[in-house]
Formats: sequence, structure tokens, C-alpha cells
Amino acid sequence: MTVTLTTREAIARAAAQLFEQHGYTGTSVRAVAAEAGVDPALVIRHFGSKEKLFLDTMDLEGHFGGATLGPLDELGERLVATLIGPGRDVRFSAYRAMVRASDSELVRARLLDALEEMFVGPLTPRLPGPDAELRARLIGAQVAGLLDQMSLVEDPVLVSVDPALLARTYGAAIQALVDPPSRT
Amino acid sequence: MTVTLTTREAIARAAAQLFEQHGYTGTSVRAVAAEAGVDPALVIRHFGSKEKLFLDTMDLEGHFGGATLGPLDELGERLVATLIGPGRDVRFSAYRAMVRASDSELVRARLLDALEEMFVGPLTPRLPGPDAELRARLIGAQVAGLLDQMSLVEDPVLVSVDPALLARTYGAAIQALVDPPSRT
DNA sequence: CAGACGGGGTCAACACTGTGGACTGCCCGC
DNA sequence: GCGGGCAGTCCACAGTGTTGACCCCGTCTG
Repeated sequence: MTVTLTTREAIARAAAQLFEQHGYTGTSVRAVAAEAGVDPALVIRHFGSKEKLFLDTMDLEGHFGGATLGPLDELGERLVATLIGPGRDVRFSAYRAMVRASDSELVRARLLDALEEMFVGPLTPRLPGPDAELRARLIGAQVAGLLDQMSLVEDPVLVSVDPALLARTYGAAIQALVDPPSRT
Repeated sequence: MTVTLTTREAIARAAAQLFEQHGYTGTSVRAVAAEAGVDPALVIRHFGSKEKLFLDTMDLEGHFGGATLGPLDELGERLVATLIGPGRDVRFSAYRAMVRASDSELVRARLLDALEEMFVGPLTPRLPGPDAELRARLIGAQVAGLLDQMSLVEDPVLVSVDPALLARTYGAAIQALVDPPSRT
């Protein structure tokens, strides 16, 4: 199967690999073309622009989907465990590439969509207490922050700390937004 | 005063403005040179490279310094209020530019330094309970996440929500890492 | 006082980027 | 058989960061 690749697929595949590996600015259209064994002008012809190629290629939802499922108690800890669990490298690379390319209006919109689809949508109706939507968005912010420090900034302590401890600690902070605020 | 600017200062000033306004990739060396009324080759001569110019120009510590001062109770809320309080645009721009330029190893290192100097250093010795350093770093992650969503992704709900409510809500989540974990 | 020196400034060029236009070759419906 | 469309190729353009050769002028030295 997939004995022969349509050239469009070949380009997309090469692009996905290079973008994840070297980021948006770090991979040139010509490099993608070379990797796919194709003329540089052809990749533009097929995808319209480097930016569109990037958007067609990277998708966050595929890597992060369904992270907010399951019961609400201990959701924080489970969420973190899922993020930093098996396959974290792919997730981290995708996120990193997207964030660093967020100069582009389209990329920014995609990040916003992903936030909406992965956190605001599924979580807002489930969170008990007031300001559910705001809290859902802030949970998204917490996740983004963790990804920032682990994937983008590469905080050496965070990347090497015991994942269970990390999940427990940061999970508690997330849980503070999952549970209804205690009116003191 | 400052009747005449040394050309180096003029370049740095133009660079700071353009970098904050249009980001790293969005501002060309030639644009900086034009804004400073100077030959493009000269800015490289003075600063070595565009990357070094960027690093010499942007500093996070100046914009974010001293955000973790004050008593520990309600530090979370105060921290958020400081971040999104007066002058937030400058802070947001600086952070955005740095993160989007974090392809560069040097920029990445600078972000790590800033985290260290602004959160890990001042907070670790003050946090009660176990894993103080880890928790300090995670507080940094929370801050990064908020900046991400507000400045980089520009979540329309977060940027327009009542700042006091935002500070209270997200502050509570940060406070969960400031206070010693409740061993349940 | 002459002359070497050095640093700020200018110009032209290099290698590279993303992209567009003109062109060729091939397959498919009439 | 033939014309239209489409995949693929080639070349060119404008813009990028950066470099080297050059120049000018003030300063220190013999």
C-alpha cells in the first residue's frame, strides 16, 4: 500500500517532517521540494504559499484531541499526565512550530481555534460554578504555559523531573480552575 | 538633552521600536537602518548580527521585574494584576517578540534566564512546603501561559474580560502553587 | 610636523529566501 | 485526430542577512 505517492502527498509529508524538525522559518520551500524530489515552484503551485502549506500540514487537534475527557475530579492531574505522557515529542514539536509561526494571522487564528475546540467547547458546559467559560480558557492558558516551558523554552528542570510529581503538582493548580471557586 | 544621538543609540532605538511593533522576522535590518537613517551594513557592523541586535535591544527583566514582591498570601492575584495592569502593551509586545524569535538558541537562553531571574530565584527560597523550586518554575509556566493567550494568541475573551475578575480567577490557580500543597 | 593607525561610514556584491510567469509535455473528452 | 486542461520545469524578480573592499577623518607617535 501507498506504493506510489501522489506528488502532493509527497510534498505534504516532507513538509510535515521538516516543519516539525526545524520550525517554520527554519525550513525553506526549496528544502521541502528537495526532500520530496520536486521542483520548488511546484510546491507553491500545489499549496498556494508556504504559509498555506504549513497550515495544511500541521494540525494540533490531531495531536492533542480528547485530552479533557473523563471525570472532573482529578482532571487536572490526568490532563498533565496526558500532555507529558507517551508521544510527547510529536505534541511538543507541533505546538512549538505553531507558536513560533504565530506571526502569521492565519496561524494565530488556528491556535485560537484549537483552544476553542479542545478546551472552551468541551469544558465550558461541564465546569460547575460561575464563569465557566473564563475558567475553561484559563485552563487552556495553563496548558499553553506548561508546553511553553517544556517545549519552547526547554526548562531543564521541568523536562527531567519525575512526570508523576509534575502531573500531581501542576495538576493541582489546574484543578483549582476545574473545581468551583471557593468564595472566601 | 539627548540632542544628538550616537548612531549606535539611534540604531538601538529604531530596532527596539520596530521589533516590538512587527516582531523579529517582521522587521528587516534594512528597515531598522532606514528608520535610523543609516546604512544597512552599519547596523551589522555595530551589533554583529541581527540576532545580537535583537538581544541587545529587547529585555524582559526591565518590563517584568519585581512582579513577585510582597507578601505571599494573595501573591497570585497581585501577580496577575501586575501583568495585565498599566503598561501591559509594552510587556505583551516584548514577550511576544521574544517567544516568536525563540527559534534562536540565544533567544531561548534569554527566556530561560528571565524565568530563572524573575521567578525561580526570588520565589524558591520563599515558598513554604516541598518542591519549592519546581513550584516556582510552574508559576513561571502559568504566567507564560497567560501571556501566551492574551498577547500571542489574543484570545478575545481574555483581553476584554474585567481585569479584576481575571486577576481573582487566575490568581487563585497561581495561589494553589504558592501555598504548600494540601496532602490529601 | 609628517605619517601611520584605527574606527565610523559607504557601496557593491554574495548566497539565499518566497513567489510568479512563461513554457513544455501529457492525458482525456469530443 | 484534436483541443483543453493540468502537472511539471525553468528562469527571473524582489527582498533577506551578511561580508569585503574602500574611504574619510581624528589621534597618537616618531
